[in-house]
Amino acid sequence: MNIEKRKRLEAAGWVSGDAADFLGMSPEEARLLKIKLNLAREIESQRKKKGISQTVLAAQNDMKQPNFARLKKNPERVTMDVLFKILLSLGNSPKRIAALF
Amino acid sequence: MNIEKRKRLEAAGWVSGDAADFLGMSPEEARLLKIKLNLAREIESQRKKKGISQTVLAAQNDMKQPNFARLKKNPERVTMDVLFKILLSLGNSPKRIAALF
DNA sequence: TTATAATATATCATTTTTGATATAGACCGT
DNA sequence: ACGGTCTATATCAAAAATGATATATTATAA
Repeated sequence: MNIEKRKRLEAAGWVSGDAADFLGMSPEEARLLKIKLNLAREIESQRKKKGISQTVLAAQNDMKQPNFARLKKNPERVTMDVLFKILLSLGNSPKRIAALF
Repeated sequence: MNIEKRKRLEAAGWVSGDAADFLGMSPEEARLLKIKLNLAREIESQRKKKGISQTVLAAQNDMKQPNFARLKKNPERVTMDVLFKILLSLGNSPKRIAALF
């Protein structure tokens, strides 16, 4: 999302995660955000299922734990690229990932 | 792709688009790149089919033509996010996009 | 051929994402 | 309560993506 737009929304009491996230977004952007949320949730779900820590999964993807944690809280500020890469590293096929759309 | 890595490769005679693109990339990164290539090709294909110019399609996505042209030549330097958004704007459903993986 | 539109390439500024670090809080087991 | 691990949050630096502009090349129609 555009940073200026976000700042305006935040000044108006907007909080990341609200339904108001979608204010000012194009339908395409809103759709993309929903998908990102799905992917991020799936990553956490699979990680827990496997019983590995954020630290370990992050390391497997050349990331540090705090940066990994970020995609859980703020998936809208993460590119699909990293979500995709992490899901692949968890063993998901592109088809399986596509099913999350 | 990492910019330093690319610089090293280019210094060694590497050219964007080569099979050598994959040198030094993780399997996940290579897979992601292939998918991006598919998406970029599909965008151009659909654009031509519709008979609209790069300038117009770019404008519909709040882009300028030269930046649009970039994703055709260097999809590895474009996030999935923009490829995705453009495909949505062309009327593709997420499922349809997923089928390109 | 010339004019016009379309596409490609190059470059630099700007914005955004990502990396890195420090640190706080939560949640155990002992 | 203490020590350890895991997770969350904040912040700043670094890297990368994107925006914007100028201009070159190519294609096409008159």
